[in-house]
Amino acid sequence: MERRRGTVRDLRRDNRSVLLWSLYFNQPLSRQDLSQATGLSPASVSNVTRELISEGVVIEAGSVDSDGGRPRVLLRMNPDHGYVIGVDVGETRIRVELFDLMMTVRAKADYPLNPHEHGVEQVVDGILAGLATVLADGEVDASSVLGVGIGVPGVVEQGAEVLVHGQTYGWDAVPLERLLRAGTDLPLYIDNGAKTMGQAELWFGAGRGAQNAVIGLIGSGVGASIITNGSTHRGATSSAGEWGHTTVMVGGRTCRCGSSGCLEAYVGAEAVLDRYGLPLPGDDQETALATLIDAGTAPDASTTALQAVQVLDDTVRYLGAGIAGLINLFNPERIILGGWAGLLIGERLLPEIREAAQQHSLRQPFAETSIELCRLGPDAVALGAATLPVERLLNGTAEAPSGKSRSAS
Amino acid sequence: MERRRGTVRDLRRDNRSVLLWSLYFNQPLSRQDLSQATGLSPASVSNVTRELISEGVVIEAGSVDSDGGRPRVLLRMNPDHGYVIGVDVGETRIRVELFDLMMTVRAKADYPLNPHEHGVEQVVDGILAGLATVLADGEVDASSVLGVGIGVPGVVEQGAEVLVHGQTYGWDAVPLERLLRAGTDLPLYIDNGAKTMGQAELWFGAGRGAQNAVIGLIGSGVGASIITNGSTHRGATSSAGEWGHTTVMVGGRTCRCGSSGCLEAYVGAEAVLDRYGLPLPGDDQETALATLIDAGTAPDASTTALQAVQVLDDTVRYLGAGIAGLINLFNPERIILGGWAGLLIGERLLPEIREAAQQHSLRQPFAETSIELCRLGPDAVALGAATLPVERLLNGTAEAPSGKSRSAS
DNA sequence: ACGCCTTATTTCATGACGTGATTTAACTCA
DNA sequence: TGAGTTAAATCACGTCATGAAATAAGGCGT
Repeated sequence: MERRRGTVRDLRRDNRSVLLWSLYFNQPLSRQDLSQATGLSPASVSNVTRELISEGVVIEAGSVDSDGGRPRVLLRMNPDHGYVIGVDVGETRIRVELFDLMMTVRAKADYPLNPHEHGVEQVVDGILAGLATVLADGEVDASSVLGVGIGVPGVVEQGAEVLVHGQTYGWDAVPLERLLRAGTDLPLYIDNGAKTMGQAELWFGAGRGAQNAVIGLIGSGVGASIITNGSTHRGATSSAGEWGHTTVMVGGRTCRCGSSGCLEAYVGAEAVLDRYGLPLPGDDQETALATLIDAGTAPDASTTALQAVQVLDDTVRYLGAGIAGLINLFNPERIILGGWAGLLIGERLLPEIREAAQQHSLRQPFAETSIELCRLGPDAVALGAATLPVERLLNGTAEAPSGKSRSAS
Repeated sequence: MERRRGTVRDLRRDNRSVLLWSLYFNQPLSRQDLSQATGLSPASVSNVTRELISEGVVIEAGSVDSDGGRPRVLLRMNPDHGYVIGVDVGETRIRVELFDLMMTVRAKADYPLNPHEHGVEQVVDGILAGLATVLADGEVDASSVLGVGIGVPGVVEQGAEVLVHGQTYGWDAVPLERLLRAGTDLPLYIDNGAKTMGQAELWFGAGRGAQNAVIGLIGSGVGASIITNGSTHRGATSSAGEWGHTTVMVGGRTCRCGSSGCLEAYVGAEAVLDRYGLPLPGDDQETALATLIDAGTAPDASTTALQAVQVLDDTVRYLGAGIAGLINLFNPERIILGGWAGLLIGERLLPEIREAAQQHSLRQPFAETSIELCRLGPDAVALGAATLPVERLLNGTAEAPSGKSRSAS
């Protein structure tokens, strides 16, 4: 285990960290603002900022009048102090994005994937190619990249060696980090895509400032990112957040996970379309679901519409029950609904979902929870992944940039 | 908000705290052991222990040979440095227990309650009388009591003023702390009974050492205590852990909470007996349930037994689904089942429950979770409540013993 | 232009703290 | 009795946060 707390030097690292977090999310701030926000004395803020400025992490930018006195100097993160890369390994494509420290996109690259064949090699090659492309397009040198965050579907086991168990991918204990390591020296941070997306919403979207929240993501499958004490809950082996396989109907519909009555078997996009049964236009699930929702929420009443209404009604009821379970168990201050299917449904039926959730939850915790939609759209996985190395920087635990030997025990 | 981190003095408090936690759960330890366990240098351990010994929190007790060298001096918590009181406000009685620091019982007092009438005044009077009694019986002066932990049924809202919302009690926003304050000056710590019981199991029972665990409690109702990062998760308004009202059957049995299909409506003792329907011997639920379980697990096959088997079978299936939901969502390393009904069922049917849970959970997180029974019996609520002031002592955040004015903001 | 006022930031002296190195303590064994 | 061994305490040093005091950087009035 790494040494962490104890010495007076760690104290400095901690203080530096709270200062950086404060600045990152509330910039620009004057030293005085920082003193107030962090509880540190002005003297300490002065010392720490001097250090940060000399390192180039923070820059002075402008100033602001102060009613007759010396103007406040505003501090900002230096967006060019380093760059981060986010990778979204999705069902149909790999997306690689290069960001500066403040998460402005500098370059992008997409690599299509065959939806029915996710060879590990393909994915690894795609990611490596993407890294090279965005670095070239963004005109950024690899040495100034803080790290690469990678959001993948399935369970990510964070052990001595990072292993990916991709249920829908047919991946079993794939040592993704090791495989990528052969092609790059950049620090790698691999995590579940739902978790990285949740972190994106937490940092920049509907979750800003929340200490306890659950971000529920509905696509073809159903997942969640659970935020406790302001950070993502990972559980014993980092697989926490598998919301989709909560049983909402004992003995109910068979789920692709092999169990029955799972939430996913009712509110996952595939399940919703399947329950509807009738053919829908469009080649892909997204178009089909949108059509179904249009039919079900339009004010007319043809035969097919009635059936659509029925399916959506049930979907809302099941989803409400699922959300209520989260509210009762976690008592979050916010529930945030996302994923492409979640957004499609939520945009039309959020009031109904809220009502269904209320019917299945206890009065007190429900009253303290707001139920909202994701604000960053369905493509925030890469953004969230890219926050992983930023998080390390803010915490002062970032790795050294170039290949450094690692000692165990 | 209180100042917390920042100064070099807080560092000392933190180090002192990790040292105390280590000692509390692994005593006796030598200074050398402590140095290794906490990561602090021997010099610091020496300094901190000197302070602790001079305060009387820690004592030297015995020594141990060291292969030819100076013997190691063993350190222990001083059990008499202070006392704590735990209160269990149950359905049928109030129990008050006085413990020393190491949780040895010094005195007990019980006050019966009318199960159908839980007047606030009755409860307050009972608690106050209990405090006086145990102090007298234990021959302990009030000034040496660190605090009183009180476990109550229902949701406890930890705000500027602690409010108790007792669903089954008919309590609505009862300012229990303020009411008790009229009769005692002791520091009070009020929490939900399921949470205090969970903490008892976490500290001294089946949960020892767990970082991520869920303690599920089944009695007449169903609750849970969720442990994340080694401590109880409370959520936004401290109502987290309401496991009983998770929907396991959309549109299912009506629950006393007003919703339908709740887990509690299937596996709560009352619900199980109700589903069985036939009359059972015994005046109380406990006897009745025990009889039902006997009938359902005996190797004969009379008509009534068949029905009992069916009811238990269903119960196990629902409970398994509920547990699976916890496993999928939290990825705990341990699930601990307790409560009087939970223990009755679990003692006979734990293998079946494990199997049912496995059927409804994902392979990977299930494989990492052990499902066990509580070890402290159903009466650990008071013990757990009494740990609340101990926790403060260990964290170095205990209040001053006698009435001290409180400044806001 | 000049000094005074106001406010922001830095500097300084001080007191705490943790730590490696060095001593001292407390035994065993020959 | 003295050498050997291990545990604990002490010491000198470096780091840190902080309140107080000093300094910087403007505005304003004259």
